Amino acid sequence: MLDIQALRNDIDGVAARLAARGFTLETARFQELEAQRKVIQTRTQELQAKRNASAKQIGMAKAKGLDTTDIMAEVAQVGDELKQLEAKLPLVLQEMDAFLSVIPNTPHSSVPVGLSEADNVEMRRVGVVSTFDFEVKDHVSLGEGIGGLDFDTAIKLSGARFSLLKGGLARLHRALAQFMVDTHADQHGYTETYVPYLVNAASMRGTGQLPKFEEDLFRVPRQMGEGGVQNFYLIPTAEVPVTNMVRDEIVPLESLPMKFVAHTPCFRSEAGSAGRDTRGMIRQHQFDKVELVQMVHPDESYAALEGLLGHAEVILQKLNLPYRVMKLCSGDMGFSAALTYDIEVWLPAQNTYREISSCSNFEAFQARRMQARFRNANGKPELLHTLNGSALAVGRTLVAVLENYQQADGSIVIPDVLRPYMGGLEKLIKVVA
RNA sequence: GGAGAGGUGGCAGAGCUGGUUGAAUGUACCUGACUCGAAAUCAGGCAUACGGUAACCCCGUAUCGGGGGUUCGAAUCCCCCCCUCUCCGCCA
Repeated sequence: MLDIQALRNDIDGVAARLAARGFTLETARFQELEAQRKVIQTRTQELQAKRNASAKQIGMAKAKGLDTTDIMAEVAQVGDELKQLEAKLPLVLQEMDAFLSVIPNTPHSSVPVGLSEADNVEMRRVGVVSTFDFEVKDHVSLGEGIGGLDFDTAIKLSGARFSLLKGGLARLHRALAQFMVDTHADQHGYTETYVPYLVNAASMRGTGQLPKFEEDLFRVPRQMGEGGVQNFYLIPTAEVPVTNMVRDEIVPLESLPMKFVAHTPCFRSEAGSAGRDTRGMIRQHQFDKVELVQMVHPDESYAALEGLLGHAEVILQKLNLPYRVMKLCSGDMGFSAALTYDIEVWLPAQNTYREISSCSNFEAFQARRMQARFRNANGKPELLHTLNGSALAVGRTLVAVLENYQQADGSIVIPDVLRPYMGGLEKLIKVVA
C-alpha cells in the first residue's frame, strides 16, 4: 500500500514512478474518489459531532429532570441525512481501499528502468563454472538414475507439478534445509521460527498476496457455524506468516532489527505459468524454502538488504555453487518490492543461470498494510521497513547440487558442508529401492 | 464434539439496572519538585487510526474481541460470528 498522502501531494510524480514498472495509475479516478470521500467524510463527521453534542445535552437535561422535546426534535432533523451518509461513507472508503490495494510499490531510485527480465542488470558473478569431460545430464535423469526421484508416483498421488524424493536424495534435501537454517541461525544472527502453513486472509493482505493475486494461492475453505465459511490459505512463502508476526504491533525501538529464519514448504498454484518448466522440479506446486525476514528501522533498510543478500550468497559459496547476482529492473519486480536482487545459480544441463533466491526491500509498503510499527526516538509510532529473501529455495538448490556435482558414472558427490548432515556419506550412487 | 466461564487502555482491574466514560482505580513508564544521589513522597503527563490542515500544537470522528441491530444517546440491551480459559470426550 502506498502512502495516500503521497498520492494527494504529488500524484503525477507517483504515476511517473509507477509507469516505470508498466503500471498505469488512474489519476483521474483517484481524484474523483478523493473528492467524493472528502465531501462525504467531512459532512458525516460534522453531523456526528452535532448528534453527539445533542445527545450529551439530552443526558444532562434528563439528569436534571428538564424537558427535552425541543432538543430531541432538533436531533431528529440530523438523523435522516446522517443515516444516509453513514451508509455511503464505508462504501466510498472501501472503493478507495480497493483502488489503493492493487497499486504496486514505487521502485527505488536506483532501480534500472526496464520492461522485462531482459533488462535486469548483472551485478557480479561468483564461483567458477565447472567444465565436464562427459555429456552432462539434467537433474531429472540424475535423480531418476540414482533411484531417488520419482515423478510417476508423485503424479499418481497428487498430479502434475509435484515430486517425490526417496532415500539419499530425500535426505540430501533435508540436509540442505538444515544446513541453511543452521548457518543463518548460528552465524548470521537470525532467530529460528516454526510457523503455521495455513494463514488467514488478513495475513495474505498484509504482505500483498491479496487481493490481487488470489489465483496464485491455494485456498482452503473451512465451514464455520451457521453456514459461514472462513478461508485459510496455504502459504506461498514463509514471508507471509513471519512478516505478519508484527502486524498490528508497535514494537520498541530496542527490538530492531528483528531477524527471523524459517524453513517451510511453500504452495503455489502457478496459475499463469502453464507450459513453463514442466520438466523436473524447477517449478512445483509444493516446494521447500528457507526464508530470511527482517523488520528494520527505515534508515537501515537498504544496508539491511545488502546484508541479507550476502547471507543468501554465503550458502552458495559454502556449497561451492557458481552464481550471479541480478538487480531486477522496474518491470520485473514483484508487486510489493521497492528493490529486488535475484540470485541465479549455474545449471550445467540448461547451460544457464536460474533463479534460486530473491531478496527484496519492501520499505513501508507491507508495513503500511499491516500497521506494523515501532516507537521511534520521539516516542511516536512509525512504520517499519520489511525485507525478505530466500536463502535458499531448497528444491532448486537440490537441482543445482545434482547437476554441478554429477560424475561421469551418474553418481553425485556430496558437498563437504553437507556431509555432517548425511551421516558422513560422500557420494550418492544408484540404490535399488 | 458436550458443559460452563470469560474477552475493557503496556499489565492488573472497575463499569455492564444505557446518559457530561476514551473509559474509575492500581501498577508500569516519562517529566518536574524534594535529595549529594537514590528510595519513599508530592504534582503533572502517558492509546491508536482517520479526517479538518503543510503541521508531532489545535479541532473533530471512530475504536471497550469482530460484525449487525435497537436508541436522541451503547463498553453497557438484542442477534450472529471469532477467540481464550476450565471440566468431560476424542486424539498426533
